[in-house]
Amino acid sequence: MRRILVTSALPYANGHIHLGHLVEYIQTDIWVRFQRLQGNRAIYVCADDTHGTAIMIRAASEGRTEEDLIAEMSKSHQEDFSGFDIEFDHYGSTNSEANKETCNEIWKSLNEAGMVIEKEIEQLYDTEKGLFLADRMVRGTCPFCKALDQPGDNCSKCGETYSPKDLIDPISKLSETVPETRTAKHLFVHIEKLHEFLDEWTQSGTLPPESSNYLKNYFLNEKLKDWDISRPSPYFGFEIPDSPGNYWYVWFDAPIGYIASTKEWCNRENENIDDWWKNDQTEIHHFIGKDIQYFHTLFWPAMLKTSPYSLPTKIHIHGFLTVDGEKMAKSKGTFIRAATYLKHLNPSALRYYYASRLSSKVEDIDLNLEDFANKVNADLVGKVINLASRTAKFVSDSGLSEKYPDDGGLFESAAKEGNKIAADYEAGNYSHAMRRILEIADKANPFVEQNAPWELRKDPEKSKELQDVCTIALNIFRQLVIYLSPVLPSLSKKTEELFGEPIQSWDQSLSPLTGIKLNKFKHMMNRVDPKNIESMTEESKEEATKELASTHVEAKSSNWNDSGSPLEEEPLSEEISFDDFMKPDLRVARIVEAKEVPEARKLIQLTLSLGGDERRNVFAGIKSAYEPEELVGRLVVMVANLAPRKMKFGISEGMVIASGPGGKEVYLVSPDEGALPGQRIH
RNA sequence: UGCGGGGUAGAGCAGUUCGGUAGCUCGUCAGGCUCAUAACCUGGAGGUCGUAGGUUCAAAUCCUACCCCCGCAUCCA
Repeated sequence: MRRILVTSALPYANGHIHLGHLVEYIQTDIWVRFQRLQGNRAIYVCADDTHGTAIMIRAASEGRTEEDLIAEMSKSHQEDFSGFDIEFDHYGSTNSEANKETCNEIWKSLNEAGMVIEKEIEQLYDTEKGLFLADRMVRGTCPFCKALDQPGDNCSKCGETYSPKDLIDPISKLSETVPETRTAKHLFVHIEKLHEFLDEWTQSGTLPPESSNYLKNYFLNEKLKDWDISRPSPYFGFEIPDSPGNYWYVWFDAPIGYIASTKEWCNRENENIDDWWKNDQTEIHHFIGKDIQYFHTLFWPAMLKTSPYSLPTKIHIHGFLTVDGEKMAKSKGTFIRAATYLKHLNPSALRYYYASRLSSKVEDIDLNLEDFANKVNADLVGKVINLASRTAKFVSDSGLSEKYPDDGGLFESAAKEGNKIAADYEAGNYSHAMRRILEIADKANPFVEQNAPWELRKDPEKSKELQDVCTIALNIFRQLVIYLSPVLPSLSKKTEELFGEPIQSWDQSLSPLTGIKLNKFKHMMNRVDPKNIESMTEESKEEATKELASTHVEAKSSNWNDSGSPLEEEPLSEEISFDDFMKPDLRVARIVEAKEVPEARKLIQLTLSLGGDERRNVFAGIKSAYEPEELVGRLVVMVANLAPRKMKFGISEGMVIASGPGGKEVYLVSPDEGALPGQRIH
C-alpha cells in the first residue's frame, strides 16, 4: 500500500472559482479517488491562499477586515468544490497558526543555510495611503517610448521592461497622487546557491519533460536571480520574525500552506506529520497549472531542500482552459463561475468531459460547448447508462442469474483491460482511460442488440436466457462504472444503490455479481440540454455586465446596445488638457504604396502622402487584417509628428490610427468623403 | 529568431513509443430495432495521414530538409 499526499494549488481568496480552476481540482480529485480505489492510502489537502496586497486593498475598499473577506471566500470556494464532488481531507487557510509556525521553521532553515541576504531597493511609496506600491499599482509615462499611462513593470506600447521608479510622471493607482521614491530593506533568497541541485532535480523525472526543458533553457541556463521574499509594512500577511516591519511575500507562505494544511489534518485525525512530510516512503504529489510552475519547480524545492521536509515526488502540470477554442472572456459569457455552472448543469458532465480531454502533457484543454453536450450525452447516457436502463427492468423480479453465464469472453476481456485503464489513470492519461472504457461499452451494446432481451421476454420458456443476457449486460455496466467511479462518484453511488453492493475497490471489476436481487432502476443522469448551456453563458454574460456597471461610474443606457467590453478591456485614460490634445498632429494621408514586409509577422510597409511631395514611410501592424493591395489609394489618419522610430525593417515616420484588439480585428480610421491629404484633424 | 505543442474524412480527435488492412465520436446517406432518456444496432459515402526526398519487401509511424498553425519568449504595434 502506498502512502500518498496530494495537493492542488491554493486558490487565491480574491476571486471566485471558475471553470478554469476546476480543471485542476477535478483532475486532482479523480487521481485521489483512483488511488483509494486501488487500495492506496491517499489524502488530499488544500487551502485558500489569503495574503498579499490585493486582498488588503479589496478589504479596505469594501470597508471590512481582511479576515472577514477571506472567511467569506473560503466558505464560497468550499461550497463550489463540494458542488463538483471535489472532496478534500482538509481545507485550510494560509492565514493560520499552523502556517505561521511552519513559515518560521522554514525561514530558520533558510537562514541557517546562509540562503537569505539583505539588500536596499528603491521603490515608489504612496505618501497618502502610506504604503509601498507594487508594480501594478503604478502608472506613468514609459521612459523608453514616452507612451502615456503605462503600467509599472513594462510598457504595453513598446514592450520595454523597467522598474516603476523609472516611469516618468508616475501616479499611484490607489490615491491618484504622485508617489515618491523611498529606499527600503528587502530580504532575498539567494537561490543561485542551489543552482546545481535544481539543475539535477528538475531533470530527475519529477516534472513533465516539457517543463524540464523549459526550465533548463529559460531559467537554469543563467544565474538564478535572487528572490525578493519580503514586503514592507503595511501588508496583509505574516511579519518576518527577525525583520520587524517586513512581511513574507505571499508566494513564500502559499506553498508552505500545503504543509500547514497537512498539519491541521494530522491534529484532527491523530496522525503524525512526520509520516507525511518527513518520510521518504511517502509520496508527495502536487497538481498545478503551467502558470505557476516557476514557483513550484525552482523556489519551492529550494525552500524544501534546506528544510527538514520532503521534496515532492511528482509535480503534475496542466495547461489552461479555453472555451470554444478561445481564452475565457467575460464579454462572451465563457468566463463561467463554478456556481453559475451548477445552477444550469450537472457537475458529472463536466467531470467526464474534462477527464475525456486530460492527458499527462502540459497542454491547454478546450471546452467546446457543442462537443461537450454531444460527448456526455452519447458516451455516458447513450452508451454506458443505457446498458443498465435497457435491461434492468427485465430482471426486476428474477434478479441476476445464480451462475455467471457464458458471455463469449466479454466480461473477462473487459476485466483484463482494467490494468491498462489503471495505468492510464496513474499516469494522468485520463483521456486514454476514457477511450478504453468506452470501447468496452461499444462492444456491450451490440451484444444486447444481438440477444434482444425484449424478444426473449415474450417467450416464457426463454426466461432463463433472458435473465442471463441481462446479467451479462448489467455486470458489464457495473464494471464500466467501477472504472469510471473516480471520475463519476455520483454515478458510482447510484450504481451501488441499484445492486445493493458498495463499490470500494478496483478489483471488484474482476468478478461479476450473481444471484442477487436488484433494486428498482432509477434514472442515473440527465442529458445535457444545449438550452441550459445557453442559459448558463447568458447568465455569465449578465454577471459580467453587472460587475462592469458596478465598477464603472455609469453605464449609459442606449438604444444601440453596444457591449461594454471594449471599454472594460481598455479603460479610459486620465483627463488631459486642450494643449495636451493639440500635441499629436493628426493628418489626413493617402496610402500611395503598400508593401508586404516578408520577414515581418505583423507589419505592412506604407508610403503615405500628405499632399504635394510630402511622403512618409510608415510600418503599420495591420498585416493580419488587411491586404496591401486593398490599402493603396485609401485615405487614413496618421500621427504626423511622432518621433521617427527605428524598427527591425527600417525607420517608421509616424503611425496610422486604428482601433480593435488586434489580430483580424483591426479597423483603420478613415475620414469622410472630401477630406484632403495634409489636412489637420482638430 | 528561440523553446514547446500541433498539421490524419465536413468538425473534433485517436493511432506514431515498438513500421505490417487508416480508426473513433459528431455530422451526413441508406436500412434495422422499438428494451432504453429522439436511445441503440447494421451498412455506405467521405482521407494524396502538411510538402518533398530518403531508408525498407512494407512508412501516418523511422531519417533529412522544408512549409503552415497555436502558445510562450523575443522583435514589433
